Amino acid sequence: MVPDKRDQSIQTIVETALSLFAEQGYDATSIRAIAKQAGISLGLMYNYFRSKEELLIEICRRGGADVAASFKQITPELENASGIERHIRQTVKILKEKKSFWKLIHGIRMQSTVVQQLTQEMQEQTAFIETQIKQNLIAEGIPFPDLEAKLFFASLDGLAQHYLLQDGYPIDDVATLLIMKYKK
Amino acid sequence: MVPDKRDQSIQTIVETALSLFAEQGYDATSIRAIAKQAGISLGLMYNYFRSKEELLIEICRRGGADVAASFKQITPELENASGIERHIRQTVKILKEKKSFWKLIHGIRMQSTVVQQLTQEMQEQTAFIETQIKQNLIAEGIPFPDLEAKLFFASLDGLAQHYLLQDGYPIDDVATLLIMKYKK
Amino acid sequence: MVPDKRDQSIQTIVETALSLFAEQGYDATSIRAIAKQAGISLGLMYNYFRSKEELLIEICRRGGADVAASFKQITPELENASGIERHIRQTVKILKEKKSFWKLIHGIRMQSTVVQQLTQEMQEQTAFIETQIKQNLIAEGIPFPDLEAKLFFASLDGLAQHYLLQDGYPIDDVATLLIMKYKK
Amino acid sequence: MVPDKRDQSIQTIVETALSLFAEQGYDATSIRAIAKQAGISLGLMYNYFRSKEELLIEICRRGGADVAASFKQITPELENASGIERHIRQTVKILKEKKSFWKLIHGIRMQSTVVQQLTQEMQEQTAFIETQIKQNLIAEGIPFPDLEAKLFFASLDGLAQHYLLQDGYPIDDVATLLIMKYKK
DNA sequence: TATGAATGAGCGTTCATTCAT
DNA sequence: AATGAATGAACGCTCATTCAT
Repeated sequence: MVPDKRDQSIQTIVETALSLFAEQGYDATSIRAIAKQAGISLGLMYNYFRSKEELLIEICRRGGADVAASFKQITPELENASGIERHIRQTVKILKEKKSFWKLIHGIRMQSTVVQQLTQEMQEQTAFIETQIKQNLIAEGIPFPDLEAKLFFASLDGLAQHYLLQDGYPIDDVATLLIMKYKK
Repeated sequence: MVPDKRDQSIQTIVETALSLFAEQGYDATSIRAIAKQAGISLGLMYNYFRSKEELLIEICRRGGADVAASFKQITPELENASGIERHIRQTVKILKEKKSFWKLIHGIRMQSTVVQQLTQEMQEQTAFIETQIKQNLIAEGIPFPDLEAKLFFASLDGLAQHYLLQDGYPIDDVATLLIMKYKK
Repeated sequence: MVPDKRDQSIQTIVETALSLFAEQGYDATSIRAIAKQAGISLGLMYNYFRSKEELLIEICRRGGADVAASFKQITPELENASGIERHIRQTVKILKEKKSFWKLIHGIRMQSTVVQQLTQEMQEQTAFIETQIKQNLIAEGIPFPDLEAKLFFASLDGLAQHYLLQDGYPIDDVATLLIMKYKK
Repeated sequence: MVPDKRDQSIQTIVETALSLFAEQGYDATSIRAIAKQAGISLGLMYNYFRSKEELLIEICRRGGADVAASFKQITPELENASGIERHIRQTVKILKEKKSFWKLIHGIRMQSTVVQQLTQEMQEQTAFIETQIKQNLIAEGIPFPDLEAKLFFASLDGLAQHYLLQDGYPIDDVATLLIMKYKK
């Protein structure tokens, strides 16, 4: 169960790369820069990742898993909250915890060139989240759950975007306001 | 009054570049690719734009001017609509008209590397739009106009994002739903 | 006898080019820059000179002619001076008058790439000057006139170089000292 | 104590670059040409030198060190010679040994464009040499040592220039003649 | 005569990737 | 596992030169 050297190296690389990708963008970040920052040799990178693209995919895979895990574990104080409220609060929580990851995702997703494979997975995730939202809305008895789900998702996504873009964005307050909109 | 050769060349370059930047991203699009697609020589690019960056800035300048112009001209059927409704409808209209431009903007704004000057201008525009929204909300007598403006802006922005990302996104319907939320 | 427009344009180009070549070097000066500085269009340059190289050659041809003319006309106060003294004084005078031209020559002559043709002509000029010096030395009855001519020429050339390189170089004083060395 | 691969590559690059810079001039020599001639790849150049300019600086640094070393070590047969004679003989010796280096220096120093840093250092070196010459002249009891130093330096520099420019230049003989001028 | 749009080879430089050690 | 030397395609950009007007 102890992480061996290999796993640690990979962990370091992934974290460093994520940080740099988030800050400067995927294209603008060189493998060399990642290796240097991570304190390993250039060649070693290629023992773990066959290409820059594969590194990106791995980062996204791990990020996605983290998000899924975070979503599953219910925060105690939200036990009695509605599905909608929990969804929003959890999203905000994850956003704060994994700011770099989300910066990377939001920076990449507009460019279809960057990794076809990722686009595919991201669309599936998007669809899944929308479905979940819809079910929550149905549970609340809200009409037009399909459309409402789309609007809700867009609002939450826009909120995330603005939070990532602007220092000091009052995300908790805006989130609270959004929650209120869906309270009975 | 006829556009001369120079203007036509510039127009072609700007349009081609916008299209490629939007589709593949700014970094991933080479000057060579733009020249090739536009059917002109590599060197000619530099007769009109001193650098790739300047080309981007010019594109944004033109795009911004287009948007401003579009916003000013009020669609006849919206004459009697509320400020909020008009704002949403106009945004959707512009989004549809200038899809490439918005793809470019949304693709760029997450990466602080790309052109400091632009980031600055974009933040100013953002602030201005938010102010406008707030005033519309105040006019409607909506409480917490500051926070509501932020939420509204985020929703609209997220809606734009999803429209740009997903083929066949029912933006008109979702927009209608959003409008209804702010009806008295 | 009136200079027509063509001659004037050529004159302007030659002067501008000389000035820029002298200041920044031949390679580092672009045809565009010359045209701009001279206030004419890029294309017009090629009506007068078939290439950058030909422009350089023309500059050198004119410079050479100027020098020859200057050398021929004897300054009145030097009438009674020795050949050596006259040679030195004339050289200094020309150096001062045509500083740019000499800067260009000295900047170019180390690089065999730049215009094979020029190298040829310059070597002939060099040989001719050396012969003249030798005859002057013989007239003064100085022994080893061959070697002395070489040393004298080198000294004068080095003096020129230092004058061109250093602001405020006391060329007149050093020249006087050199003259004294060859006084009986 | 064996030079490793890295040092060997650097050595090869420096030597090849020096040779080409000397022959064709700094501007006219491309990095590609150097790489090709050195039998290495283009990219490798940039593992060792961050830019063409840095390569030039390194060449000059090494050249300068060589010269300084050469000047320090006194040739046995010159032990009893005067300072002036030693200076001349040493200069000639170094000139012969490092012909390429001097060609490069003489080719560069007329062009203010090429590397500000170098110009600065070269002027300091020039001043230092002139001071040394002056002290030698004072030791010989020669009048006007300031002016004489300038003339002597110019003569020696011109001599160097002509030697570098002309094949078969009898530099030893001319040097001997120059030495005689300063013999008591 | 005069313009400047247009060309494309070439430059310095970067970078993902490979490979010998 | 680990290094970093080595590669060469590609990039943004410059430039001498040509050519339609």
